[in-house]
Amino acid sequence: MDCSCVSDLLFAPPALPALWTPGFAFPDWAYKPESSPGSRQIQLWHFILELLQKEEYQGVIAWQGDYGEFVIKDPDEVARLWGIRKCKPHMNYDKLSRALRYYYNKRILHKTKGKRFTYKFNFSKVVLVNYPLLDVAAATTGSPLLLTSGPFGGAPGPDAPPLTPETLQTLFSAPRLGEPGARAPLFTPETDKLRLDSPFPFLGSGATSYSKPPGLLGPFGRAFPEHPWNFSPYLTGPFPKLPPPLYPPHFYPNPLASSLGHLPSTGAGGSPSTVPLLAATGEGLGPERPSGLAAAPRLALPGAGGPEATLGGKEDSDSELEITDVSGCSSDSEGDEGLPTPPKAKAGKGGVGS
DNA sequence: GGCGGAAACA
DNA sequence: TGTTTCCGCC
Repeated sequence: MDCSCVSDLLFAPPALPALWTPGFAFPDWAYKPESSPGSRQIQLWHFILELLQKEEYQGVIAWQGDYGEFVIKDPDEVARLWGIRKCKPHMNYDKLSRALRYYYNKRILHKTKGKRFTYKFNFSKVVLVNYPLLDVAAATTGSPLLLTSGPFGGAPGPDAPPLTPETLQTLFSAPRLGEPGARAPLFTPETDKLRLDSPFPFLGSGATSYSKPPGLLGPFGRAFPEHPWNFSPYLTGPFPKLPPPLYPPHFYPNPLASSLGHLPSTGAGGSPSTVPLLAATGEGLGPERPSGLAAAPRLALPGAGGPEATLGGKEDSDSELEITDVSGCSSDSEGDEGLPTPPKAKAGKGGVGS
């Protein structure tokens, strides 16, 4: 019954911070690949982001169009990868899409009508899920930034004050994470729950497209000021938390993996010198990353010069991510027939299948 | 293709 | 809780 996927094993909250970027201590939640504290496995949207971030999957799924909008170029492949990831050999796009549809209500995602296989992330939601502390911090500091309104407090505030890099910087710089005592409350189910059920004050209901400041729409490889966490769907920049946690270092032979360093310190052994979450990313850092983090842009956007215009080459394709087969699944559950998994995820397969 | 209900599962 | 699976409907 138990599926011991390779990934599952690898995802196990590493009891070895040592595995990670030396010098940085992450709070336990930072190691959790999943978004919600309650869940144990990687979540689909998390996985999607993961794929979107990997250049080798540009041909399968990629950012496109509006901010946060992505297109599943190869539904079957994405489903296959997801199936592998979850040890669900029979996974298919129909099922996967059902799971995606469940995100509509959660407002993590919504469908881009009229465009096949196109969905759109509500990043504010994603961020809240990943950074519950943001809200807590806001509440603590009295900052009105996040969740100033909502089902629990009033009408959704589409016009809520924008999250500014400064405010975020402040929040992240708060000594909370470095204080063991102060950390606990930040991750209580209650706290997170609240976050999850809240609206997206600074991005609106998510029912419509996010407004993009004119001028930001140009080159995709630019930072979006209004998204201080510096996660631009058009950038390869690491989502503060997502990238690394998803796959352990050996899954990410990519330098980026270690660039996750900008996560707060738990103080666990490390100096509470708490590396502010955005310390290294805070300001408009585009493709450029913190010094010392040599990493080539990894995510090119179709339209930004073509998906394949990505990086000069994918020599180091961190494809070690190797989402290729479920052989690692103990498969009693559904692992009937092993997957005819190709040796490797096809990188940039031709065009948009459909 | 896309949607959402319903039941089942871990 | 977060899917997974199945299914009828549009």
